[in-house]
Amino acid sequence: MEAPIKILIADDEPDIIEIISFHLNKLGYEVATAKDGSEAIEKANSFAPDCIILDVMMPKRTGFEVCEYLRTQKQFDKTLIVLLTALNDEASHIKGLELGGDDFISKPISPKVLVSRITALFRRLQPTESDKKVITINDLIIDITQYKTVLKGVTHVLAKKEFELLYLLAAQPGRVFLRGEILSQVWGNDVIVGDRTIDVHVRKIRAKLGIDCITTVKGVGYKFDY
Amino acid sequence: MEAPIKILIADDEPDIIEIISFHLNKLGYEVATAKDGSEAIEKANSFAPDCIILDVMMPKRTGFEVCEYLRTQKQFDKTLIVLLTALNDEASHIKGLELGGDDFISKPISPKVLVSRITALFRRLQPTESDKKVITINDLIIDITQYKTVLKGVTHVLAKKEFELLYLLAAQPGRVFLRGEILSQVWGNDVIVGDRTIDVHVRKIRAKLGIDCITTVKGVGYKFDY
DNA sequence: TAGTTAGTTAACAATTTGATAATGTAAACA
DNA sequence: TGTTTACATTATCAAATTGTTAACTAACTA
Repeated sequence: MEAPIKILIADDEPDIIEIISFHLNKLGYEVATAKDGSEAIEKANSFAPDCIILDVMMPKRTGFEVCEYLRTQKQFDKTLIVLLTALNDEASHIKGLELGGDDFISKPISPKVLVSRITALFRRLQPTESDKKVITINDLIIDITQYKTVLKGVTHVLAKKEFELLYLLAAQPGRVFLRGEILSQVWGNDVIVGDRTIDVHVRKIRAKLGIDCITTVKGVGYKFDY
Repeated sequence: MEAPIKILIADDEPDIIEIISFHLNKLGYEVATAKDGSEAIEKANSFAPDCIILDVMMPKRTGFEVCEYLRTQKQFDKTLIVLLTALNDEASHIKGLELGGDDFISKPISPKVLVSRITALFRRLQPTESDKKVITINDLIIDITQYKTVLKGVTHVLAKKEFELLYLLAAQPGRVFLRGEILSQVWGNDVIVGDRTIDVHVRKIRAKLGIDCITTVKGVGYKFDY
C-alpha cells in the first residue's frame, strides 16, 4: 500500500474548507488546511503536500502571492497548484497561469467538478503505463513499436488482435475491462463479433505466453494481473 | 539567433487554445492556431510548423483524420504530431500510434505537463539530425552514398526502390513500419501503387541478399530484424 | 439442479502475404 | 529512330496465417 496523496487546502471561508475536505477525504486523500496565505506557506513546508488548493482571495497573503512564492522553491517544483477563483474572472485566470498554477476551479464549488478535476490532475501527472509505447511489467515487455512481447528474455510472437488485446489490458494492470469495452477498443464499434471471440483470443495469449497474466472476472470482464 | 520553433494548435475550444498558446509563447515558440480539422490542414501548409497539437475531437475533420493525412505528405515527414485525447482513452492511444502520432496528452490540460512534454519531444528530436549515411548491422553494410549493400564482404546491387526500402527499415531495426508509412516514405504521397508492390520489393531484397533480414508482421507491416 | 457464464477445441472463413509471370516505362545505346 | 535493357508495377493465383464461429464441456451461481 502506497502512502496516501496529500492535499493542502487554503481558504478563509470555513464552509469551503469543510466541503472540500469532506469530499477529498472520502476519496482517500490526506488533507490539511490553512485559513490564510501565511499559514498556507507554513503548512506547505511542514506537511509537504502533493497538491495545494489555494483560494485567490485570502487574508495575509493572496493565493497568487503564495503560488508565486512556492514556485520559487525547489521542493514545490512538482507540487500541483490549483487556484480557486471567482466565476469568469479571466484576468485572474491569466495571472494564475503566469504564476505557475496548474488548474483553476471557479467558485462556487461544485463537489463533483472539484473531485473530477483533482482526480484528473493526479492521474495525468503519472502517465505511468498508459502513455508509454513500451509497457514493462516485471519480466514482461510489451512493445507496440516492434509489435513484440518479451517474457523472461524470450520473444513471443502474437498475432495482431492478440497483441492489441494484451496491450490494452496491460496498459492498466489490475483494471477490469468489460467485454463491451474490449470489443469497442480492439475491434471497433462497427464490427460485430460473437460472444466467444474474446475468450478465444485470451486463451491464445495465455497459451503463447505460458503464464496466466490475464485474469477472468466472471460476469464482468478481464484484467491484466501479473 | 535561430528561427523560433513553430507550433500549430488545433482545437475547437477557445479556452484550450488560449492556455496552450500562452504557455508556449512564453517559452519562445511561435504559435499559430486553428479551430477545426480543415483549418488545421490549411494552416499546416501555410505556416509550416515544426510541431502540431491536434485535438482528437474536432469539427470538420478529427485529429485522427488530420494526423493520417499529414503523415501521407512528405513535407510533414518530420513534423511532430501531438494528439489531445480524453482521459484514459486507450483506443485512441493505439489508433493514434498507428496513424503516426508522436505523443499524447490527456485532457484536461495541465500547463506543466504540456510544457514538459513538448520540451521533451523537441529534445528527443535533436539527435535525429545526425542522420547516418552508412548503416552497419553485424556483417551487413548499407551505404546510401554509394547505393550499395555489402553482406559478409560481398557487394549486392539493389535497385533504387529496393535500396530505399531496405534503408528505411534498417535505419530503425526492430521498429515495425506500417505499409502506409513505407509507401509515403519510399514512394511519396502523390504516388498511388497497388497492394502487392511493397511485397514484391521485399521479396527481391530477400532474394538478392539471401538472408531473411526483413520480418513480416502480418496485418501490420514489416520490420528489419537481423 | 437449472441456468448462466467462461473455457476448449476444431472447423471454417477471411484476410494477408508470397511467388511468379507478365506488362508497362523510361533511360541507354547503337 | 528503333532496340535493348533494367527496373517498377501489376495481375494472378497459391500458401500461410489469422479471425471467427459453433458445439460441447466445465465451472460457477442462485
